[in-house]
Amino acid sequence: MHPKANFSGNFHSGKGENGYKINLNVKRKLKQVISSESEKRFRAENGQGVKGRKSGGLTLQEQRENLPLYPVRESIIQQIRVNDTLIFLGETGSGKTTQIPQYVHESGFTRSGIVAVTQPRRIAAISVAQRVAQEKFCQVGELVGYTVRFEDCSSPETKIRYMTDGSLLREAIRDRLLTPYSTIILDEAHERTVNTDVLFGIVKEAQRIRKEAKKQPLKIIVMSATMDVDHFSAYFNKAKIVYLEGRMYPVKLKHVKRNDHDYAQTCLITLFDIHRNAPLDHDVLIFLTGQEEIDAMAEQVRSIGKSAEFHDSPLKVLPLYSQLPQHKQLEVFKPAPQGVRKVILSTNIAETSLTISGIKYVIDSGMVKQKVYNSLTGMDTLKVVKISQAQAWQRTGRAGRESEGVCYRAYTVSEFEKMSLMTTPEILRSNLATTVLQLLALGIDCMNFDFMDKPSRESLNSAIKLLYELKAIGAIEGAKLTEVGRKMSQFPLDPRFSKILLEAANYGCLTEMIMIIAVLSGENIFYSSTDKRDQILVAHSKFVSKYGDHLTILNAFREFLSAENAKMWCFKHFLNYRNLMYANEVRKQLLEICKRCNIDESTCGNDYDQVRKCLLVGLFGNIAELQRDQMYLTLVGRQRAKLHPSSALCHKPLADYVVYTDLVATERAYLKYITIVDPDWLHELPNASKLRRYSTTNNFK
DNA sequence: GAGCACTGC
Repeated sequence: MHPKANFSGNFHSGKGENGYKINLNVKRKLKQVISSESEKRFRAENGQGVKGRKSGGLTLQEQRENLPLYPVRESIIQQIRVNDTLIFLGETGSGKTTQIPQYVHESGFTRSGIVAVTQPRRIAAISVAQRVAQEKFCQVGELVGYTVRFEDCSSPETKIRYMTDGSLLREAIRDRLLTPYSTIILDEAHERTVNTDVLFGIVKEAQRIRKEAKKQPLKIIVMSATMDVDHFSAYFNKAKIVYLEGRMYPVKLKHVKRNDHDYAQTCLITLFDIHRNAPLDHDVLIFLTGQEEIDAMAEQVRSIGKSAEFHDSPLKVLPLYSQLPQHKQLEVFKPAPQGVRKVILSTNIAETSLTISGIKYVIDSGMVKQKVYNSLTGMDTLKVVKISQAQAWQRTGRAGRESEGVCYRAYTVSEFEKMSLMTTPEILRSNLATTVLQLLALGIDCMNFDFMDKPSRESLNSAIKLLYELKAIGAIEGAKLTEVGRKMSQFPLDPRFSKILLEAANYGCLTEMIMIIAVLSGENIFYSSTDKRDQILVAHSKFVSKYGDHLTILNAFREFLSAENAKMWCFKHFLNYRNLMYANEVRKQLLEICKRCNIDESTCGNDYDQVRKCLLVGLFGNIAELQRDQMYLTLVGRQRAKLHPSSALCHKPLADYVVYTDLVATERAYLKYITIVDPDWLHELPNASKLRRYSTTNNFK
């Protein structure tokens, strides 16, 4: 049970097994809440930074002193001093992310090394670093800095370094003892990203080895916002838990009385109940599951909102999901005009990544779209499932950031109680090929790795098997990295792609493969929208290759790189400029790593067969065969699937054999990013005999 | 004829 069943203002958690509670008697309200996190983040992302030293008449120092942490500062520093490992349970608004690292610094620990603070998201690492630099009256990159992919804003002076968890993990692969660091703070640990989960084991091991070797000790601090801290404590040898009070306003909870199994309908009815009764300057945030659902409901809300009943109470309806163009996302941060209610329909992007100010009401559908990987079929399934109780509290909290609020839950109390306590950690529902390779690069056998939650044997085995087939390891048992494997681990890619780059020189097409893989690493470069569908189709048809999506991507990316005015060019061709720019960053990074690995640059010009053959070097396990009923069958996982509607080859005569990049199931199974392959090539693949056995047609015998 | 939640190196 969540300890805050009554959800009043002062988050107190009760004591854990090794509990230690810092009491706060001081209760002051912030006169001015610093402009919302997300807004700051967006500004930071746009390179504007956070300006001015004052906020609402409070100096930075006054703001610091107003944080709930401040009065117990000495006591916290004392705890940091005496414990090698410490777990902070800090509720929203406690200021732990900005303050604890400063306390570590102020108590002298940075004399012997840097304090690293990891974040799951780069935008958080950057914006928090900017904030703390201000508090320290320094420029970012001096005393306080950050390190994220493509951007290292730190210097030899830097003592407090914010970084993404993935960034620190990369560094650990080069230096498993994390020598430059005196303290590692793993923030937002409750999110349990794959990277944080791996880091748990790495820092624990580094601490042990450094202690045994009588080297500079490593201090570990885990910061979490949810209640499973006992799990963390147990993992870190019964580390002490310190509870930090947050600053939240009371949120009233309302559950539905009966379950009618149509959460969307319930949300809609609730919204208009609120709309009838609440003052118009109270904004509403509704949590739904995906783009399609959100767009559909937005339409409904708009149309009901236009009815006579609501003539005098206008609504501003704003969808919010990650695929939405940036400028439309920014709309949600603008205050609605006087006398207009803002209604935001969001995916769980508003749960953690973005914070919207002024939300008075939250309507929680209780559902989320979640990805689960099946290692037997090699398929990702994207399914709408019930949220966890922890997620429910996170959503509820979004109503109480600046004033008292109300959370309407489209599920009953007993349904809530049936929800799992915590969200399943990502590592238990992901493809582990990359993780296992990273561990091997650290000299760790994944079967014996000290996971906080150990993935299934099947999941680990299938990752090991893939690495063996890619020749990254020499044997299945007692897996050891080969030279190829060591090189593969250098790349920030799925091992199948790393392998392709390592072999591309043999096919004379490194330039082309890097471009294709760079685009696949990012988000979709082709803009899509239903209203200009035909126009877009024509614009994109220019790039379409008869061989499929990989070469279509290549055509588009090549032209992008040679365009005079890239931004205009993208606009004209309905391509996503931001995603192409990102792909170009990745391309440059991959080129750099290839150089380090002594892979010679080469280009095949328009000899596209070389590219198509080279794809198979990594994706030989992803062959699908056309069946009589015009469905594809994946040969290794034996999964029936269709081409994804976004494919360049949709609505064209289907080829007998294709190589696919992803197999994803939503309502049905789809092959994404495919290229036609010549059946003759299949005989030369490392798993040819297996493929032949699985084939059900006579095209490949 | 029908679509991908969210991150990150």
